[in-house]
Amino acid sequence: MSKNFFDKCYNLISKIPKGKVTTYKEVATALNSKGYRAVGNAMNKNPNAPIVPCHRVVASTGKIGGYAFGTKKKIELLRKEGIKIEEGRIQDLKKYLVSSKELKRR
DNA sequence: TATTTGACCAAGA
DNA sequence: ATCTTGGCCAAAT
Repeated sequence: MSKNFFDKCYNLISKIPKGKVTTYKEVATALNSKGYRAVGNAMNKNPNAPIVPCHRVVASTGKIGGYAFGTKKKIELLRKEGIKIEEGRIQDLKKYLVSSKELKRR
């Protein structure tokens, strides 16, 4: 069960389907919080590497954000899932975005 | 207990 | 279209 902030983040992120993404902000919002940065911290500190698809969490500006194993690797993974990225930026973020509402339900 | 540190975000002197 | 700035929150120091 998830009781702390970090675990809640991991739970939500696990729901993101392949080929879609969400943002640090949406995750925070889904937790009724404004702790966007704290979400990033959760990813960085305890990536739960292969278990949680933390590469599907990007910045709300469309930029990729960081990744424990390197941003380049993150981009590759996203591309592999069919997401278009150019100049380190997601082309049509809206199209792939999973909203906080969608994260909340279930 | 207080301060520092981020895989952030929105607005714009 | 970029860069800077001030504000956000939870964990770690």
